[in-house]
Amino acid sequence: MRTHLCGALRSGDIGAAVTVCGWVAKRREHGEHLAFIDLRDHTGIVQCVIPGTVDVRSEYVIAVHGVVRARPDGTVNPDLPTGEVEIGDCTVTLLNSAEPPPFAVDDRVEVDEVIRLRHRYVDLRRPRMQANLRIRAKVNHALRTAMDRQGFVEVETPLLWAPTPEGAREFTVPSRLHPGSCYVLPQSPQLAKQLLMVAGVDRYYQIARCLRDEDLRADRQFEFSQLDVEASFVSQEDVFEFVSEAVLDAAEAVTGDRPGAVPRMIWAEAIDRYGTDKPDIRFGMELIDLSTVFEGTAVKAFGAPCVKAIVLEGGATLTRSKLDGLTDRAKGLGAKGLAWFRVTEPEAADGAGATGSGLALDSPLDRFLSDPERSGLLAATGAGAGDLILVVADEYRTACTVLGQLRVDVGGRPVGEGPYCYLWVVDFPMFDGVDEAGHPIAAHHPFTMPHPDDLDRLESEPAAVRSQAYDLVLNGWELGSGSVRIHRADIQSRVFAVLGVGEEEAMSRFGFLLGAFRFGAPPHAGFAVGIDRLTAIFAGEGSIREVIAFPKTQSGSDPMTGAPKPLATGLLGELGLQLIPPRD
RNA sequence: GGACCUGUGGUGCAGUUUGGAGUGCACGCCGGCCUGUCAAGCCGGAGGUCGCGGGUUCAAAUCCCGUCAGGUCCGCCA
Repeated sequence: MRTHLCGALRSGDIGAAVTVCGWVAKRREHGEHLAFIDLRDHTGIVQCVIPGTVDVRSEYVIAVHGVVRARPDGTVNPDLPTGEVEIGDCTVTLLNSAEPPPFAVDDRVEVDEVIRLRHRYVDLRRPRMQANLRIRAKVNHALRTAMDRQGFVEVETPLLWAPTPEGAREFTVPSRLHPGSCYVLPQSPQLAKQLLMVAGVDRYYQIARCLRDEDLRADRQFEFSQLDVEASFVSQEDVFEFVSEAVLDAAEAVTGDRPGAVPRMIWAEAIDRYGTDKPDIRFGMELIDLSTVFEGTAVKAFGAPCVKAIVLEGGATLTRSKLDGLTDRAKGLGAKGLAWFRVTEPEAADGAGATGSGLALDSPLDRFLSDPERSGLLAATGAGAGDLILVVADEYRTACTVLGQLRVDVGGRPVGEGPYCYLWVVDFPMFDGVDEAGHPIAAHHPFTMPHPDDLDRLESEPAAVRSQAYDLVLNGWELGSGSVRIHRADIQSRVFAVLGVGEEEAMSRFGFLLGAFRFGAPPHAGFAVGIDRLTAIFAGEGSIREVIAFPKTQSGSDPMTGAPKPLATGLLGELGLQLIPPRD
């Protein structure tokens, strides 16, 4: 039907008789003797010249036949990749007419997202969305190729799985053949891939769809895709190698540049320096410890186990209302408050306290500080005139995480801004917090192998036990996580015991897995990479919805299909279900 | 479960603080003109439940209460 793609025509094609197909992006008529049509397909736009009139409207689907020629002097369009040429003496074949689109198929207008989603097929015609879909395809292809090259076998695992109550809420699928019983959709193929290791697959991967019935966010949808990986007879080091290879390949496939080797940071250091387990190491603004500066301070607000700060260069210009907003944010994140200090030249700040360093502090708290505290604060932070110091005093963990979040809020780089800084975060704690019964809660999942050096402290000092769990981080986004798994029944029993999971409960929840492990489970380890997030970062998009063809809104609905919808009562009966009217 | 922000012709906005006739801008749409435009230009025209409901008021897009939808975030996401 066509001989060329619209966006591919160049001066090298001059003289060629071509037929191109696509949608009318723009029509410009100049009377009865001349008209222009900008024709768009997924590759771009080319100008077609019609020697007469033409009866087409925006988004009509047409085929255009003509001869490629150089544009006349002075009419070259440098904004268009095809701008040096045009298709001349065109004849137009109408393939389909179209109603005016609900919004312009144009990257230059920001259209309300609900309207975009309601007419997603129109939205996806926009060059930006076409590019995003194709970036995603490139990422998938690069990941598949890398895993295949490294000897991994792609195996598909079931979507209809058994309920294994764990962390995330699962989507439930009622069974017609077994009324009253249900399948669930897997929150990840975690158990299936471990079974494949027992099955001797040795190296498994899959681009797996995962489903979690949890609240949505810019970086979270009900359904998302993972590069899911598991390998036998491997260490954590081997996993890093496999996965690094794949994600570096993906970066190279999309950007043309291959980032350097992926550095590592131990979890405790990430918390201490960046206040998060997913540090964005594209920029500094690291957390500064002020605990010694304010040891024994008379300032009530700083009487806490930990006092930490970040410095925003040039931040002294932030308005009072902006600072109040940051204080609210800090409180919302769990801090008792937020102290701020504008660093100024002494004459600039009326009544500001002297520091002996040629600088002054402008802050409601300044008058409560002693001189040594003022100079200590400036010396420790290294702040200069015009900078802003933000201080949180609290329990260690709270002070770190609150400042870690403020660091990103106030100093964060745009999502697409290079370079691509991958980071392995290692030595996660085995447990994080305790449940109502006082049992530690697994930080990763209960099949995670404890760190060998900490194994003897599992029962005596669980909070101090590190695990062989690790995360991959890219520019402040958690891309995925994995671990070395427990393959020995004795260690698994000890972990379950610490978690407060009894023998009986373990068998009822994971019996099929534990059963399988009795038949020769190899040591194994694995990982999963979030493909939606990886693609969003490469595409420079702050929301994964922009790299998903048909995403849901934050409340989990689809403006195009109307899902979710009430089920016909007949169908309910067939499934042995009955609706309970909502309370109130 | 909670906090904040948004909702005005098809699209994007202004108008809301300080109540006074659906007033305005840009794009799009419809008709006409136009032989080198390219986000074409010129002339004319159509198009509105100011998200929805209630309240205050002589009078509500504007103030108050509620509600719905969307977004960002907290909780949640082993």
